[in-house]
Amino acid sequence: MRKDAERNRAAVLATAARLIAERGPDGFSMDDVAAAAGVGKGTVFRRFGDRDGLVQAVVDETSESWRAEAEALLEAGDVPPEERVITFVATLFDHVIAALPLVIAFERVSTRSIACDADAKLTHQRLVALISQVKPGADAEYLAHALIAQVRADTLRHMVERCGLDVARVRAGVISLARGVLSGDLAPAGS
Amino acid sequence: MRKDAERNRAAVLATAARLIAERGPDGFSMDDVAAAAGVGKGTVFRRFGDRDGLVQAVVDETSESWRAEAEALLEAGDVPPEERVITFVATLFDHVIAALPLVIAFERVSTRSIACDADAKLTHQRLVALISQVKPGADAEYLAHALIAQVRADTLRHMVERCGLDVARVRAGVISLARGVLSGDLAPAGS
DNA sequence: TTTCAAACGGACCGCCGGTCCGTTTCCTGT
DNA sequence: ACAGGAAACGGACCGGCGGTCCGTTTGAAA
Repeated sequence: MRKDAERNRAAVLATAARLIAERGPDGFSMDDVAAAAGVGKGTVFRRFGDRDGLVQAVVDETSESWRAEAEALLEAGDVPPEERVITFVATLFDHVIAALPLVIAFERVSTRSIACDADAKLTHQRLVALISQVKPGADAEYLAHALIAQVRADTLRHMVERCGLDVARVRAGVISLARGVLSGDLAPAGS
Repeated sequence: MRKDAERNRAAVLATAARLIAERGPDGFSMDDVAAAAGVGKGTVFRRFGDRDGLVQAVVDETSESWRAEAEALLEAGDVPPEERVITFVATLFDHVIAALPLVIAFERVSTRSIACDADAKLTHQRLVALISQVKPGADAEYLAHALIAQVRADTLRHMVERCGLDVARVRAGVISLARGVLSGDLAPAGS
């Protein structure tokens, strides 16, 4: 990769991250990003394909670090299986809260596009593995979806910003619910 | 309200509903709707304000009927408190599944706009009331959010269309999880 | 029938995502 | 050191869309 290309790539990514953080999930246009990064519009599209690609790239930069953090917490010490699930979910929660506007922007593009992004799939698979170690008989695949749904960025924003729930309260609720899911019986559910 | 105005209103609503159902949550433009309804663009905007207003109006038409249905199920017979929650959630699930593209379109606009729409608030309040009758000590306000998050349209679509889970399986999961939430202890949750 | 407020409709505007292509910049081979 | 060419650049340009405006039409009340 050519030197100027790399420099521009970094500049665009940094600028996009900043604009999203400052002005919200849809408070930026591609022209904005290009101009603020001191780069031509064509350069942005050449590198990232389209708007969704840019958002995806910004997310990729941060998601790798959070994933490493989660994995470190999981490996460190001999955490019992149930606590591993809790740790994973709690870490995910913190990560989403820390980057709310970015994650909201990301959810919008990933929901819209056909391709299921690799990131979400990884998270889901990891959680499935963790859950099935605690409740071998349960529908781990569904439960993982259910827990992830709890920490969707727009859901969290809705609770916190619109309904005024405190972040700590929501966090406690999420963790409590995760515990309930893991410890409760698995009723086959009629009607 | 003038006769022609009423006729046009109905035509636009029906056309919008059809287009959303046929072409997905963002497969229509305001020009499309106006043309397909045999009406001028200005007429659509005059009546519904903007794109979001149109979607909201389409939703309002159907949400009233589902709400009535849910209320009927709740009143009919002497359903025990816990089953009332299950019934409510299950009915909501069925409603969302039945109108997936419409509800997805709606979630996008309602998430974006500042005003928390009356509809979602109503649903939430009703669920809070039902839950607090079953678990007086729990954080019913949060739990209601958590259960509603389970039946968010884009989450359901993600599970069903992208991850290939059967609708019946997801429905069973949702109900099972709701039961778990209601019957489980309310751990105060550390970490 | 007159009258006028209300509704209509489509031309028009500005913005935005995405493309195109002439120009510039960096690397490589000699 | 230099020449050549591939790769990157950048901004003019395009089509579509949400939303507005205003001259025209329509329906109902007096």
